[in-house]
Amino acid sequence: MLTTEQIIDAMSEHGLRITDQRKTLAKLFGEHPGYLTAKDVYEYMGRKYSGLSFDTVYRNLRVLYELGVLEQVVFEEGVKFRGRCSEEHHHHHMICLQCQKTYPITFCPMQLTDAPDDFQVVQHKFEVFGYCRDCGKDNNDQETSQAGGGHRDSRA
Amino acid sequence: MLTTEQIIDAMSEHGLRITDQRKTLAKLFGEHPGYLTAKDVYEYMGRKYSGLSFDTVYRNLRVLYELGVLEQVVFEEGVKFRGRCSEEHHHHHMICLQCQKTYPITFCPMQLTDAPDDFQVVQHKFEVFGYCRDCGKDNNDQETSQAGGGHRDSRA
DNA sequence: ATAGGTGCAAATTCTTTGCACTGTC
DNA sequence: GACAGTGCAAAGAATTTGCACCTAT
Repeated sequence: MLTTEQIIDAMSEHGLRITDQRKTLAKLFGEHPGYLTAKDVYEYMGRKYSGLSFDTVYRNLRVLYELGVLEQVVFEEGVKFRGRCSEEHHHHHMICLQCQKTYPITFCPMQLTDAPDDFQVVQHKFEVFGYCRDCGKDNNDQETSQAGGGHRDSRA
Repeated sequence: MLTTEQIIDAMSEHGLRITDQRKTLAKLFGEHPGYLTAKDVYEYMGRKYSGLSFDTVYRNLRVLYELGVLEQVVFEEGVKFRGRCSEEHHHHHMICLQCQKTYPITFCPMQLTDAPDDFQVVQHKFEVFGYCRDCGKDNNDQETSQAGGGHRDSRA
């Protein structure tokens, strides 16, 4: 994952100004390995900037996304962001339903999926959801998790 | 895919009343093989019921989803619905970015993904996006498609 | 100094909810 | 006839936009 400094450098290089808010944002994504919603970000940053407004958060998230610094993923519960993986090679993710941390899967199913000749593949999505070691169901069976709760199994 | 009648029967069996709107909804999903947004549904049904309100559409979509009659998929552009596949066995989909039709992929990458022992897999998602034969990019390069347009490649 | 960034307020879009009326069973 | 389903209006969430002020470069 990109470090706080790499994120700031990326902004600098693209002519963006390094404001306090952006430093904090860089720090957040540089240090937090999981996915965050705009709200999460707002709440985190709001602790430091009392007058913070939501639109600033949204604007900066979008800017960082367009810079390629952040990944944006649409979950059932909504859009979330995380720092881009620094690994260069193509990979997928296992995503913990509890803590939202992600773990890389190097295996890519596309190699093995023989798309019929008449289907032009543009993009693919392969995501595995579950509970990581730290969050293993055994530890906490309660339906407390805000994220893992209402999931429907999307298998066909 | 489920037929119009199967959808209606499913509603009946669950004690739901078969109103005109629901008949039309069943017909729509029984005959339309692709994904539809709530708005698509509203517009389709609105042609028949002038006084139709959005909340009725939402309510019925949710009811049908909870019945397991509809599948709900979150796209970059938002939530979409389609009739559930009648094929019993587990499979995945190739989804045409132009016409939104889906084609089954019998291959499931989970068999080959060795999740580390400490990750408890709950669910997975494998979706391939592209252009089907009928919509092959060659035929129409224009950026007209309302759905396929602004896609960003979500590969990591 | 000046262009880009921020906060504020308001607009948009998508979705849900409360309530009285209507139609299905 | 009862009660689920509908339309309407309004409330909420999530996100975007216009504008005047502020601040990094």
